[in-house]
Amino acid sequence: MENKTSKADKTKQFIVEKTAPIFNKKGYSGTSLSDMIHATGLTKGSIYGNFVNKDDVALAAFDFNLQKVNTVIRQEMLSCVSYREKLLVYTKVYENFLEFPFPEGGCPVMNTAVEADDTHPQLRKKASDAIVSWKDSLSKLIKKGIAGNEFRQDVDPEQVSLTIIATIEGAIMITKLTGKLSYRRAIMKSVEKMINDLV
Amino acid sequence: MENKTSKADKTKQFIVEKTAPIFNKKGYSGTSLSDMIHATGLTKGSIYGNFVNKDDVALAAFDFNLQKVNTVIRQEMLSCVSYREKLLVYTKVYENFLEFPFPEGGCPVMNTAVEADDTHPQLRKKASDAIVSWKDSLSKLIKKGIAGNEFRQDVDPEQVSLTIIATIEGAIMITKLTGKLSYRRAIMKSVEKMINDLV
DNA sequence: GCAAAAATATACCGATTGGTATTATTTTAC
DNA sequence: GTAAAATAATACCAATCGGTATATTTTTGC
Repeated sequence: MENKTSKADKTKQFIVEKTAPIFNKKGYSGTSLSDMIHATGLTKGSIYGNFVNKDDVALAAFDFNLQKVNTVIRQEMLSCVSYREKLLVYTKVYENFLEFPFPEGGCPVMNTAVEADDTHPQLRKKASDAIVSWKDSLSKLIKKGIAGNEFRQDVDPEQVSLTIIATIEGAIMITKLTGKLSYRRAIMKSVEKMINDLV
Repeated sequence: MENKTSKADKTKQFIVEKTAPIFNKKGYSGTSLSDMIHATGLTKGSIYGNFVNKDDVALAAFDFNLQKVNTVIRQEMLSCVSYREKLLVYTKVYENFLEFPFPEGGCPVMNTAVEADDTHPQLRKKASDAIVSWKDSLSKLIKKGIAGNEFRQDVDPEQVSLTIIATIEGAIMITKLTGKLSYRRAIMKSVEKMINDLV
């Protein structure tokens, strides 16, 4: 009874699924309404019957892409016992994201961040919240690792979390740009070393 | 005689100077011809008399923004004696870029990379070349530092260079996105530690 | 200072943009 | 099964997009 998946709800979901990869690749201003029509096979009237405007779809698409990443991360962490292993999940997922159900076009947070920081407050807010949430999540893991004597007592959880995220995001950018997988390998090795040095 | 700065050359330069910050903030597809007209105070005819199309201006604008960054870096390195100090110039400049003549809108390489990697081969090529060039430049410094016994013999110049660049670019992204200067501070501290650990 | 040439401005172009009002078609509730 | 309500498709809109052809102004060489 609670489960009222109406036709419109399904269409809405369908539109998001189909347009999310486009927004992630071409960006907000690079994605046109006709792109969305082409990707969904629907018409303008149908799309605008389910969303108030392009912004509305873009924001939903970001949520969809972000959730896809977070689901993979969460899933992979389940099988980890030590906090060191849990931290390494980030590097593992981002290094081999092709093997996971990862959003087409790379990391949605970075893609959105770079386009929206100067232009789109709503999207920027979403990306910003995602980064802070990642940072807090990593930070919490590190704190637990310290409390459980797995990590050194002098480790700064906030600093390490932010550095890991920054380095991984930088690695993605460089690798997608240059196409050099060896670059990613090299950078990820550094991140792994950073994490291993916490013990 | 060689110095033939014709009127057109100056106008061309003028157009690039005025539009470069816009391209760096709003991106290629986010910047419209009318944006360019507004920024320069010129007319469409004048712009298209000096450039063949929007692409042409965008590519020149990227070169301009990149040169601005490289000039600052080169300038700051002049006063450094040790290779450790030279490496720290990158962190110094990127951490306090507001105090330098830095392109409006942040790092042009990252901005261009993220937008163009899936959409604009020419811009992508330029950004990619810039990254490789930075990597080579850092690598060379590290190699000299190793040869001169300033850095440890077991340091991997390529890996360290790439990691420094990735982390700094990540830091810029995170800081621009969240507005938290303390985040940048924390990450840059990690980069500095990385560099100091080379000795 | 005066033509010729170069550079800039004006006027125009078709295509596409995001968006809306209206019509036609499905779903849904009974 | 049928009528009402919800959803989707069609047709239309002004505004803007990137770009061009032409007219006007400015610079240049002599």
